[in-house]
Amino acid sequence: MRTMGAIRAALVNDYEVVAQGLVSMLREYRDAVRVVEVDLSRTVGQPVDITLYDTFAATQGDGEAVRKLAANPLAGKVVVYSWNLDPALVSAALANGATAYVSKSLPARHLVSALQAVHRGELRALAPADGSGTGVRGDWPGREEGLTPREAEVLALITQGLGNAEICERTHLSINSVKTFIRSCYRRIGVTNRSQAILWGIEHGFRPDRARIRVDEAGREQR
Amino acid sequence: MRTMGAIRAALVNDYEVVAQGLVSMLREYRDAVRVVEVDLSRTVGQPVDITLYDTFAATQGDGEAVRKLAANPLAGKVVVYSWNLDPALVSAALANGATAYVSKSLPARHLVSALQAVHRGELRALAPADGSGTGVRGDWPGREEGLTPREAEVLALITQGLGNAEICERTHLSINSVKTFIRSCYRRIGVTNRSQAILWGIEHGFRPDRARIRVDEAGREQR
DNA sequence: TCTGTCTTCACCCCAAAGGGTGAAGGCCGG
DNA sequence: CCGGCCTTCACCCTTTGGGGTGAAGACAGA
Repeated sequence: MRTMGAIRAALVNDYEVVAQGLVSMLREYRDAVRVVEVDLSRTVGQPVDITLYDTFAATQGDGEAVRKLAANPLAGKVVVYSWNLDPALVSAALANGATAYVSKSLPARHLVSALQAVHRGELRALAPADGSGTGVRGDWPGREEGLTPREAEVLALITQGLGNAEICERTHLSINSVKTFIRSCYRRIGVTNRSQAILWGIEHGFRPDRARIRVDEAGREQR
Repeated sequence: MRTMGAIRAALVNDYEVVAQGLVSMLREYRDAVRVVEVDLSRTVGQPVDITLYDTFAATQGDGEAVRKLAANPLAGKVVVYSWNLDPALVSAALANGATAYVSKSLPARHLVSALQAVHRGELRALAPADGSGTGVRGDWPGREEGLTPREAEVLALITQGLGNAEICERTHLSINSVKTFIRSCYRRIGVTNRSQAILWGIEHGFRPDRARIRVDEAGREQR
């Protein structure tokens, strides 16, 4: 098992909550996995074995980000680390060069073994799909409300707090297209401005922070 | 029971990030408080003196969850451990059988003394009522971040998704004053626009969000 | 094939938000 | 008493967001 030293891992472009939690979770597994870098930008600055990256449920635009990361020799194997286990997102990520796709709902030790499996080249696709009813919902946020992929994507970015200019940078759309998608999106979800859209997004499971996954086998409803 | 030994505490239904943080914070106080269980479900599995539980400001059945915990003899005293110190949430929790309500923003040693006070039966309501040594936790969310009452008020309204005009209706301020407060508020919390302010507000316990039952079929605003 | 939906973008317009400055009165503490 | 902070408001200006229209290509299904 320990024939090789600790796996060197980086976390790229994630929220501080997640960053802190990851570091803390993996601290006790430091012989197995060491988080050597936590980066708010989208690149890594030093050679690592595995780079964890969250696509944040975006459909197209992030494909490129994954591709770039995968092409970066410093980044090692790119593992998408996300709350959203939608098959379409998974395959999109893998198609774009991600080595594996791991759920953020994993507890520390499962995360560690998933990362080890990835590092050994044994795991190529999905990490343990947690059997507990929550994560799996076949559709991804917004789709059942009739949002098109693009609309959902811009809404996700809005829900991150980005302005239109930033959105059009990330998506490589023109500012006009961004506005168009935002408008049609507002009509679909029935809001009239950005603030309400953000709240809608949070209520509907965009923005992967807390309140998203609540394990309870007791048979509660839960989204 | 073990009035002499360490208080036995459990943390129920929180994310591993928080769980890790709590355990790590209390490690150095293990003579006073021992976290004997961290449970992802909503129950405890062994007798403890205090059960920490986060309502996650939440959506619906919290009241019930708290009641159930409080009714569980294994759980001991139920202490709601939350970011959100909204008075309505506090009193709801207490009405449902919680023994106390403690802020997640407490540093380790204050958390420890709060838990000790609870365990001795001295603390029945809020955690540090800002008299005891440290002023963590104020009357309203955001006070500790240096927001003035008015700033906090407008921020709360922003976090509800209101526009400036609506805010000045509710507050009986002129539109100019509203803008002034918003600007100074932005400076204080370090954001540059409304979207980020909303996210900040949500992260910091504004938006009590009570009774927001998500109705999927109706779809529209219910509020 | 034709129709509808999705995607992309452009141009125009107006309302809203963001931001600076100045100023007045109130209250508190040194 | 004075300096500092909070509160309130006004006037200014620039940027952003929201909304309407039109249009083109891509792709799906009837």
